[in-house]
Amino acid sequence: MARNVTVADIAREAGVSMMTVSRVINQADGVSAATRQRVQQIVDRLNYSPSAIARSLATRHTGTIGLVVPDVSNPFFADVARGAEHLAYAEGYHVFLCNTEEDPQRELAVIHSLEENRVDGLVLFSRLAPGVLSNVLKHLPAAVLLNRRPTPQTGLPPVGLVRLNDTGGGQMVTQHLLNRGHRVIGFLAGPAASYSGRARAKGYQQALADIVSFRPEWKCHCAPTVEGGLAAARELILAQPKLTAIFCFNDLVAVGALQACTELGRRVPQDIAIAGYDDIPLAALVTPPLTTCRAPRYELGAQAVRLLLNRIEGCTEACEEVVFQPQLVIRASAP
Amino acid sequence: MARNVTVADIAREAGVSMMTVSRVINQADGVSAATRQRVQQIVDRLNYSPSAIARSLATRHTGTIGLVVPDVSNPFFADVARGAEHLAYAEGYHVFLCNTEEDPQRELAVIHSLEENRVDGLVLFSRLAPGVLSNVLKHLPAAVLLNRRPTPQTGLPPVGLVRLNDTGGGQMVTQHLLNRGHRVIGFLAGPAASYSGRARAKGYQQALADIVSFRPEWKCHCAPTVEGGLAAARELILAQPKLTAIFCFNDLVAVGALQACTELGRRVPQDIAIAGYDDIPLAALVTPPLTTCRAPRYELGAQAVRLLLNRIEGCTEACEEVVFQPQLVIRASAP
DNA sequence: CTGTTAGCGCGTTCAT
DNA sequence: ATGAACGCGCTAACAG
Repeated sequence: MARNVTVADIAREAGVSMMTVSRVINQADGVSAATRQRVQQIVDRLNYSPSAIARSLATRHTGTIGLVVPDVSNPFFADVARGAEHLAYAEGYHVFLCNTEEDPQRELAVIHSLEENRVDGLVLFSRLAPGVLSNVLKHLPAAVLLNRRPTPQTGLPPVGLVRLNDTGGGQMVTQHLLNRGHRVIGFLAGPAASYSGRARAKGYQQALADIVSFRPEWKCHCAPTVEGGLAAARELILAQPKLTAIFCFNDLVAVGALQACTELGRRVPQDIAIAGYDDIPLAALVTPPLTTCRAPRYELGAQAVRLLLNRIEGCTEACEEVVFQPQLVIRASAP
Repeated sequence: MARNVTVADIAREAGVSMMTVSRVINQADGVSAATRQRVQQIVDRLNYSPSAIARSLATRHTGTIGLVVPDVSNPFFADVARGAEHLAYAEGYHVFLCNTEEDPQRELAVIHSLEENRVDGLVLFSRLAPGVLSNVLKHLPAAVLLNRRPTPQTGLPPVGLVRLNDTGGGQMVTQHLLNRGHRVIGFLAGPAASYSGRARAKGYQQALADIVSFRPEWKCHCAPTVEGGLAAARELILAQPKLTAIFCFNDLVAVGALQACTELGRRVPQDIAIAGYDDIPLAALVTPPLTTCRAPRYELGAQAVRLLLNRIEGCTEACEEVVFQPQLVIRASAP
């Protein structure tokens, strides 16, 4: 790589000090219109590109934030990322998007390299164990947790919290199924490490508790993917012949469950009703379209960044929490 | 942000020079096992996190690459990104993932900030006009273009090229439709700025040329989304009553076309056959499942990064090109 | 309005 | 095996 043009080059060429050049490229005032224009011309002519690296070293902040998600190719996270990136960009920040691939080791590694890159803050969709997580948070300059609510007793460091009311969502979906007369309702719970999964499970069990008594064998964990849902639903349906409905961790799992029903010759919704969660675009496109619970994904991401930037630019002491309400969407898979 | 621990702190604490500390954290040799261990302990105890910023400034490379795509929430790009990120991570590189939102202005802005951040190289899914693009490429340290083939006469700077044989793919799909007796075949071409779209159009027209003469009114551009496909298909179907098949830019557009058919009371495939492109997971899940052309998305991303890292670490003079072959996948939407 | 000094935290190049 | 001096490119804090 040929040596880059630097402020020194510009300064020499323009016959001014480096500081003046710096003022021009940062649009700071304290420069006469004449010199400003002269310098700017040279900047343009030499195709000067200021080094964000050097600037960061000097200013001690980078204008970048990290976004850590399990998997961008999950439409839920893709939309969250889009919302986050859009807002960050509008505010002049850059986003380092990192996938953990649902691997805690990798999540830790990713967070560490983000720290080394001196991001100004981090938005985390974390699957780390509570103890590990709160330990990680201590060393972070600023952080916002998405869809996760640390237990207060862990000695929670101050973070921003943006989440969906998943307990409410889980309850709402389950209640809908109960209202329609279902009494044996399975639950495909997603990854054990998912906080959302646990919250939805709680809502599910709370709703059940009023009407029927929950049986542990109605519930099983699965990967949050179509394949995970297919495999888990297959087993669940065969193991629980009396099952008439399945509530799924998310829409991908629900699509897997639809496939399992097709495989096993169960009609949806006549034999088994299926409900998903998130209302990703796919949910409305499969046959039958999925009853689900709408999560404002883009807003979740955008709000997380907004909170983070507040914390970066302002005080970072308090814990703030923003809770979005999910919305029941009734379609043909569980009318 | 409290002042960070630096090599100087470690050095003082350990009673060695900064250089020795540097050697330890970079696992370079020239340090006795004893001192190495002593330093390492202090590093761990003080929770030292080396500054990638400072290191980059000193070494003049950052260990990061940029990946510029139109939209991560399009499953095609999400998978490309996943492949790219996975390989990059395995090779010790970081990825800056940036969305252009199909906006050339924004693409330029994004590329510039990536340059300012001194990425070691760039993978571009570019929608820039040829002249602008080749101009941009000149200033880049290393670059790989995805699904794009610059016209040689533009005075092409040396870049890596990774692409799908889209002309072949377009031809293959169209040929399949012709083989099944279709003679009036519409084409929803995607964004006018998409190189892939133009290549697929070329394949489509080549295949047609042998059998029927192509009519411009069979073809129209559209946004590469479900909504774009819905709107465009609605118009196309109404304007061309003799149409019996539609070849779509990608699977999202094809899903939109399916919806348009439902709306207008056309049965698929009996009244109108629909074919997509890419074979995203969604393609197999809609009703009827889509006939499409499989693009190895993950591999496309991974291969682009592989090529880029070669160029970063080795010579950057030659133009290399890797072409993947798409594969026809026949499903019920166009049997 | 403009320039000077002094780092930011690290790696490179030589010495020792 | 270890260290000292210098520089990477830029800006903060002053001076003028």
